[in-house]
Amino acid sequence: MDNIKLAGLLFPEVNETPEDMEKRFPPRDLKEGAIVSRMAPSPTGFVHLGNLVQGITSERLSHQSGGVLFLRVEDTDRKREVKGAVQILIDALRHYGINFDEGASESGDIGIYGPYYQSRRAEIYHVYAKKLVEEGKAYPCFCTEEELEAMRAEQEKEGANFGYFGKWAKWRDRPIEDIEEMLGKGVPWVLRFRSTGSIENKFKFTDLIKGEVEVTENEIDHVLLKSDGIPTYHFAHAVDDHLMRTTHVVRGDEWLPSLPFHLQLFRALGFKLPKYCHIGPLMKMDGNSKRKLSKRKDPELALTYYRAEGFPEESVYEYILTILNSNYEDWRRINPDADTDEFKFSYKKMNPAGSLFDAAKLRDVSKNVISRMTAERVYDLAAEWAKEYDEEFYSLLTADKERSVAIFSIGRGGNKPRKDYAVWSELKEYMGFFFDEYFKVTEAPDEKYEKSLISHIIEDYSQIYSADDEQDEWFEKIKKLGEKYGFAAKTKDYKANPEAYAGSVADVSGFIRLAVTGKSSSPDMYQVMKILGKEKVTERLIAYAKNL
RNA sequence: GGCCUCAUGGUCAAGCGGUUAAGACGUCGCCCUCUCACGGCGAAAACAGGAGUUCGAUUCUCCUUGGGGCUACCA
Repeated sequence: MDNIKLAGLLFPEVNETPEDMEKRFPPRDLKEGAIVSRMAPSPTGFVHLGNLVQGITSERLSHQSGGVLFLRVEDTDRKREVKGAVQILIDALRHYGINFDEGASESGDIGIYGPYYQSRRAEIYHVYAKKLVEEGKAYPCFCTEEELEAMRAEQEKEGANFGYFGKWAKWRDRPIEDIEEMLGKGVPWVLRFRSTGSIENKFKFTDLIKGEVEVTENEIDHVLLKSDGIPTYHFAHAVDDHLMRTTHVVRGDEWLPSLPFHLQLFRALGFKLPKYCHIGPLMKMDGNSKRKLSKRKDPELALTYYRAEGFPEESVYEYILTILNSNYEDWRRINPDADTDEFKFSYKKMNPAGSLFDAAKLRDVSKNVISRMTAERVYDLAAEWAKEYDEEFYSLLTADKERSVAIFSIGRGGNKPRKDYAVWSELKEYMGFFFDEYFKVTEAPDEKYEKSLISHIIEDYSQIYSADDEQDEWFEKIKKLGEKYGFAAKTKDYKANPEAYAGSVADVSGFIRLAVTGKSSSPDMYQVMKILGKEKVTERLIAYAKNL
């Protein structure tokens, strides 16, 4: 077989060489140990947790080492492409603090290693494709889809391994005349890799996360170039990550099975191998079994879900960090106010197995994250969320910023900050009573007390409440009021001797709380009433007493 | 079917040949307390099973079982 001739037949337009490519994309000038990593998503417009997990890992690894993070768009599957997807992705990741130094961007490509869209790199791939053909390492295949399906059916019937290899590889050793004939007729073809591997051979490979893995050589003649001349993921991965000088490939472990093929490709192309970090998948509980989170079945996989729920980006970021590096939580406890970037992220702390996504844990992380924020920041973020997802609440919230900030300040700061809400969408339930539009008495008072008694107490209280009281004074009044009706001023006294009292001061406060907030639980009543103001408090007390 | 991979409480996980097998979330109880939230204290809860190696295995090896993934001209 005249490989040089074949290569010329297949790629008449290619006149550059791999050497030219090496010159065009020189090695990066970076300090020792700097990691060059990338995100290489398909532009489907769907940004999910997996992207974020991979993105955070790549971002931390590269930026922490003084390296480079770039964005390469893997748009080799035209069927899946969605318009505007790249912008959606960049925006989404930016919210989570992932910024690219290089690659595809809203203002075009940044950096000298582009183009960063695979669909625009055809001529680069073809240089290497031609080289492989010249060296007898690749060949054209004219099989139709139907032929391939028939092959697969036959293999299943025979109990053979699946795939295009060995005797099944019809075009692997065809004479050049046959190929010329097909080419002359304009029959579409794909370029296949001529594998020399055997599944009899196993070898060991070290992945940075998985550790040492034993894999089997690849024996399948995988497709390198599709019939439209665009490469498959595998071929593009080898060429791009070599020419873009990637040092660390971070990706999901669903790629592990194709690793042998990738290693084979790098060797055939004469490329130096990057380091690999294969991340375990995010799973979820489905009935009694675990499974990988799926795009179609699980809305919580989409980043937009967390946005709509009102999780602060920091919360999701921190939660993922706790999954990725198990020592992150300990670090956070010791450094409650430090910037997450100060945490020393390491691939060594990453778990090789997939982990179950734990919504309860996310909530806990989020409550802590929010409790560390200032009231102003809570206000800003909550307003931002409400503006998009709850307009009515938004207008109420922003009508009096100072008042809203005061509400968010209740129980904030100090050693034991309140942790009432994990997401902005819970805010309305938590603080809705501050607004007449949402205020409603939803709970009935304890049945052991006569309604007339409660009514009297509330009425009395409406007479004595003063917004000018200090907290001590305020509480003294409630105690005194209670005592007048036979309630113990100290809950302890009541508990020690329940027969002697009508109830305790806690019950009295409970009546007031119900009247003022409509609920049996609320943040500190002294603060609440202060924010509501004397007029509103009195109005609610009187209305409550009247309607009982 | 073939190949790969993973295996400590319900979940996330420390551990890397000798430990009373951490911690966090969740659950439950008690305390604090004007309710709630916070916080404090405490409880229940785990090395999948079987062979080896070793004086000694959660830890190393193998097998079984179970989970997950891949097996496209998708990534």
